[in-house]
Amino acid sequence: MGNEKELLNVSKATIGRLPAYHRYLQEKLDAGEKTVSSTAIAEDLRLNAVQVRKDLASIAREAGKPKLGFAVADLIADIDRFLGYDNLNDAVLVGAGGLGKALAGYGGFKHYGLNIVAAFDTDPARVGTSIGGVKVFAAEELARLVRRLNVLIGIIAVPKEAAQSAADELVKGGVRAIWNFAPVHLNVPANIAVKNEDMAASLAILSKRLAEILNSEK
Amino acid sequence: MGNEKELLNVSKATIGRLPAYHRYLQEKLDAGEKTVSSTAIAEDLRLNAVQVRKDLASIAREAGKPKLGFAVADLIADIDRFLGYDNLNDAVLVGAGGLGKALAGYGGFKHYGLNIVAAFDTDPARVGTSIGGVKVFAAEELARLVRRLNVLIGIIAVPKEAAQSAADELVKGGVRAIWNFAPVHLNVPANIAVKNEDMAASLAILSKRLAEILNSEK
DNA sequence: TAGATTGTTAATCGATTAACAATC
DNA sequence: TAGATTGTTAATCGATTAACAATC
Repeated sequence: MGNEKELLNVSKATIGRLPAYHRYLQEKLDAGEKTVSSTAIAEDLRLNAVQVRKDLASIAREAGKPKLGFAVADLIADIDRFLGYDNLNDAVLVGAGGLGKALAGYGGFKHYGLNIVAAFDTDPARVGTSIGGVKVFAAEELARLVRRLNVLIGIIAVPKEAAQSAADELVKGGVRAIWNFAPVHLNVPANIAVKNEDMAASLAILSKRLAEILNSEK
Repeated sequence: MGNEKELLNVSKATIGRLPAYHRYLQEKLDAGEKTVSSTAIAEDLRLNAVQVRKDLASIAREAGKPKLGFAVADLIADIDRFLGYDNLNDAVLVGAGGLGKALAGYGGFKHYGLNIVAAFDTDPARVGTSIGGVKVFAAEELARLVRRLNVLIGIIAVPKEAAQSAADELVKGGVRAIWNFAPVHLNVPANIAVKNEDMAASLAILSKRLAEILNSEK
């Protein structure tokens, strides 16, 4: 019965761009700007203006105004709401080595709705310590603790040899989404979401673009 | 005049999948398997078999053999060659904090053709130290040293406030490709390749998939 | 031979971009 | 009013998938 717009049918490509819009809009807000046009966003972010309008239309409650553009603060609130930045999801971190420390230490995740509540490691020397304010527990406790805390998201930051068993433990504990930083393909049940942070893939794409650029200059 | 197949027209999507094939094939090779079928790869990696065949066809020198499949070792060599894994590209790392340390410490980049030759930081306490075998230099030396070493790739792992100036210095030094781990949009000249490692975008996509899964179970 | 597996052509799908009328 | 900017419809582009004949 509300005037809530349905927020389905937002394409995956659009979802991937929303965080960039969010950062951009926050900058504009900080700079004191009240409205911003899709053409300006497109130019600054090197996107197509129609694409920006479509992306924003798919999540904005208020339409943009001809001549004025979009209300910055409203858009930020809309993206917050759509991406769930305004309510925290608990997550656990598996692996308290270099990458794990960097992830736990990066305070920014809270702004993105992610709250790391515990870390796990097999190394006894790390168990009991704290990284970025997160306590490190023994790997054996993983499944039990995850279940007790009712955590649905697991972050894997262990060496590749240990990644599959980390995934298995997370699944055993009841996690439903895995953010995988290890360079291996994980085998998990079909009803578990996996997002691979494939650095090698990123690097491959960057290298090819570099090669193209150098080549075009001959 | 050679029988070299042209390796152009390999789609971006395909390039992004090649590292995953590479890892998969390496596993199979280690397990002593000589050939592998596209159907097996597709099943294990949760891809479509036709897609796998097209991807492999675009970079393989030898076609697959009906009934047998593809020669594992040959495919690995083909991907090595195509992605440049067999010759190292030098890169510099800007930022020797948590993330920078994790990146420098991750030895795996060499396998992906990336050789980090120097790191830079503004913090005097970090200058002169070594992270992951890479020496940390003062930020003021960045442009000069990058130019002298003729480095074409820069990795940005600094806090977001410092990312734009890091990019400016890299460009000044002659870098032509930037791998950006800071959550900000960088403004660089058009002839510079930028690849943003947008964690927030990954997280957004994972969160939405999680929401879908939970929703589908109602 | 029979059947597993290939490569290719055509159909489908999803995302991007172009064109343009509507409007503040 | 004139013009900047919007939202929408149609065209294009690129990637994925289905269908199927070729082949070892």
